[in-house]
Amino acid sequence: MIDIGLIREQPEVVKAGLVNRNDDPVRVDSILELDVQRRELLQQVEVLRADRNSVSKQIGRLKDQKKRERLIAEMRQVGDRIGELEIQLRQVESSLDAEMLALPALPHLSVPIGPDETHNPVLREWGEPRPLDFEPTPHWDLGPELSILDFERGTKLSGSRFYILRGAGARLQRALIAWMLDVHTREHGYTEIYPPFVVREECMWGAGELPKFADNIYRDVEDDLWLVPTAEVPLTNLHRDEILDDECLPIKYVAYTACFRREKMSAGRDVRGIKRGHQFDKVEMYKLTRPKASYDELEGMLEDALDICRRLDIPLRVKELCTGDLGFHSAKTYDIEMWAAGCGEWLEVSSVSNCETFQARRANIRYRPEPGAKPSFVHTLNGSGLALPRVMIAVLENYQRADGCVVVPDVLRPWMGGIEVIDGRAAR
RNA sequence: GGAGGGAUGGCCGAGUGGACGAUGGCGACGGUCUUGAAAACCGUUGUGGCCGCAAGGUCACCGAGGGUUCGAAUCCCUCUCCCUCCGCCA
Repeated sequence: MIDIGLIREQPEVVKAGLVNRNDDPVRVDSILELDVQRRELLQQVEVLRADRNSVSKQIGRLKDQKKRERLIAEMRQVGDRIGELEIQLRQVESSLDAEMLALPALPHLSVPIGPDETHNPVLREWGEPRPLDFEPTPHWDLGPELSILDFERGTKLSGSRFYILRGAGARLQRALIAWMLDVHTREHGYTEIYPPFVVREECMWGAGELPKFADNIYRDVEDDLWLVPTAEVPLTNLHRDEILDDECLPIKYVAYTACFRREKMSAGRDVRGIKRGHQFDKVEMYKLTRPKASYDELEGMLEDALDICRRLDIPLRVKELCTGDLGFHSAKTYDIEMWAAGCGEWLEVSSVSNCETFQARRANIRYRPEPGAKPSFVHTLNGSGLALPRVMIAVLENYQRADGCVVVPDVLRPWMGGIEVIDGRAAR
């Protein structure tokens, strides 16, 4: 959510931000109009309520029956009028809320302006594709050949875009999760969280998934529970409606969860392999910070994600999202892409974002800058650290050998139970 | 799943229609006293909206949302959460 005060005072700034996002700036005008209406109605209602409050107190003390009845009759009329105005006020407020909740975060001034993903500048590159003296196989062939990946049976159980990991494949994923959690908790200072994988609707609003991405989220209608599309959702809501102590900031969390997405908006895209499934695993980093520190913390989080990539020794590049490609709730985002030799693609394995106060306002997460000071909103940041299926793809495709086997990267060996090479046998 | 009991300020806890934004206690903060500290005493101690340059005024909030009433923490309805007992169960 954007500060209504900012919209009132500097509507042109907000409009410029929306234009850069390819969004419609006219929405700002309708918000301003509703805001004026709201305040007018509010003032009318409050004057009447103040009157009724004081007269009602008098009535309680009055002995004179006649006067009493006269005042009660008067106040009944005042009450009716209040009721009418309150109905109007509620309508205006709910329209205003809906407009406010539909507004994306404003891009940070440092974000490059551009229309779409083709304008995302590459900021950094690291590593060289390792020289292969054979034609590399994409993971959708390599996995089934090694019997560690099974698409047919995944589809049999759950439909398209589901798959099964088997034997060393399943173990490789589990090793990646355990290893990444260990690095982030032991070396990068994050606290591990194991959250629920289903949450209430209000959590989806708080994290900014609703209203925009309703189509993309699985939901249990009977109990009104929503399957998390990312651990960012429960992590954002951990401190919903809280006022945090200044000393406990920044808070750094890391959580492993499965993630569930309908992928309706991406129907037909990336249908091959495990790049984009309805269910995938992810290790997610999350920070709540003081506003002044958030951009330093963003750089730190990017480094934490890059550290994982470098230790896997897979070529990568960092892009910054331009204004036109920025996510709904983010003010600034870096994407990390890993090279996948088999499918010959750069894969987005991490997206690191500063949401500033966007989620904090929605979820009402504040801190007290000094003892006795008024609470103000924290900044929230999130970043994949990393998204599993894509790291799996990169590992399988970059570490494959001419004989069709896959060498387990050194850093993962302690978690692989002695498996150094994934071959046909390791699948069992 | 069945039966019952709850939810009040940072915490404990009183309050069943009118002077209650809420008695009291604890904690925290400030002060008096003291060489210093403790004790004792005095005072302060929630969040948000709106109007205002400000001082200040006003409205809302007693788990959430509706309703009754001139007036609701208090009465009615719905929901959520917690506790106890029984059943079931990884």
